[in-house]
Amino acid sequence: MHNSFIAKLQSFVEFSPGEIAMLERATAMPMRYRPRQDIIREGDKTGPVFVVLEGWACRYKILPSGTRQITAFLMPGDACDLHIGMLEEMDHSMQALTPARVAAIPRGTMDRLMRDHASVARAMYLAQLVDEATLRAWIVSMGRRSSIERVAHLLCELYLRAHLQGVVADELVELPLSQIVLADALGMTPVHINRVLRDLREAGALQLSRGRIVVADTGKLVQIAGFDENYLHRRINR
Amino acid sequence: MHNSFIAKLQSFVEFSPGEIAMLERATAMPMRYRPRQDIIREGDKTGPVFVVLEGWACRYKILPSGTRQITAFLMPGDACDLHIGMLEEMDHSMQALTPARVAAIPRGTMDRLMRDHASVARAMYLAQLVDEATLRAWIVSMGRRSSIERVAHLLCELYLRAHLQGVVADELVELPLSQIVLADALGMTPVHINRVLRDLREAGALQLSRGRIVVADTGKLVQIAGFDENYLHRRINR
DNA sequence: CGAAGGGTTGATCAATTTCAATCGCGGTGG
DNA sequence: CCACCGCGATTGAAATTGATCAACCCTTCG
Repeated sequence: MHNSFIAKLQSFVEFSPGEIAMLERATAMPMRYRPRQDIIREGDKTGPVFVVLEGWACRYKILPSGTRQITAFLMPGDACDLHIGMLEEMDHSMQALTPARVAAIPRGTMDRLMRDHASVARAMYLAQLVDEATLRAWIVSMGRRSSIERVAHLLCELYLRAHLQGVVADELVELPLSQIVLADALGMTPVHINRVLRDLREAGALQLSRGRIVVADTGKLVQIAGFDENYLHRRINR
Repeated sequence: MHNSFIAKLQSFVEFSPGEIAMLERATAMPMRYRPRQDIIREGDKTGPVFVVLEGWACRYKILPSGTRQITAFLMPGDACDLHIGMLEEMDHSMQALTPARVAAIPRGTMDRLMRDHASVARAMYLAQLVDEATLRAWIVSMGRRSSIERVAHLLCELYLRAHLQGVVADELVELPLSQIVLADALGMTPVHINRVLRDLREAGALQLSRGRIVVADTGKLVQIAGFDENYLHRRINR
């Protein structure tokens, strides 16, 4: 069985067969989630480190007004905060976007893995650095890009991440995003997202179907977004 | 001499006198920076961990169009990414906003400190969790809050952080923010920031002077922003 | 068949940006 | 001491972006 978590970490470091076996054991019993099902909610006690093995998920926060803001997408291989267990409770929620399998690695197991295996610790820290760079890139997008640039930039990011993590074997890159999810991620209304997507479709940059977006012309998207891929697969020291 | 970095970490954990001495030695020779002077630039080779001891600084990114987006404010005690040294080069810049003193802790020194002293490591990880929560809160603000709510929310955040870090001994809380810096942080134009600040001043929430904002009525700001302070001083496990 | 959850479209409204001037403090050099 | 300069602050008017409101459609699924 392919393990997307181990595959992702191995793009950062080399593991020994023993380490791979331990990581496999730690992610051996994932839970299944349906689309729109919460994995953990704001205010819940923190516990294990969650790792998405299959499917997509997101982090989000609900405002008093009832509107939602998505702050991150997680695809196979991605994990929630490493040290989240140091805090008493969650300050945001996580939810599945597609049918998903998510492993819950107990805090003690994760601590032990990282303490005894420097390569595991190093890989986790690198993953976290990329996650933080991604948060910063989102802030830049929301602050200084027009709506069409924002949409294009997010699609570039997700397309590239999907590629880097080997989620997509072939050329076809289908992102499982409804227009409503896109609106919640980009701080726009579904109506306006719809019109921006129409423009992008008419420009030949993508194809649309219910609940999915197919990236058709990455060059065009990159150009519209002013996308600089550097922050996602940054060169590593030593 | 008061060391704001040690003071901040001590709000998370207890240190032994020996640990305090080591941290003091590590931050003993800070560099001075003038307002608008860069501490490190996007593209520079990564090196030491920077710690702001006095004054304010920010992280920012310049877009191809020349506009700037600030992604974080650093006040005395705050540090840049712990593991940044694992990457070859910076993906964003840092710059002083006021006259500042910034210590550069060599990567090896920091690694040793954290490996040999679990309490230092724990404090640094907690600080990083709060930083990440702050990034998420910014995304929520930029995505789903109106301009006056955004401004009020940021001022609440900075006011509370200044208090938590003991930057402000007395009631007076003067934030060293020009309207241009505020605009770059919130993704708005200086013109619009100016009008929003006028409204807030007329509501009695704050006072303005060139390059500074004095918070006058926190209750009013909190109410306008819908501010939930939980993410900044979250309860810690164990 | 009915209901739910997207998606699509048009018309109108409101929030922000853009453009263009002007003001004024504070530091600098003559 | 005074004139000048640079940067930030302020104001008004016009232009633009994106939100809001209101239907309506379509597909899926029980």
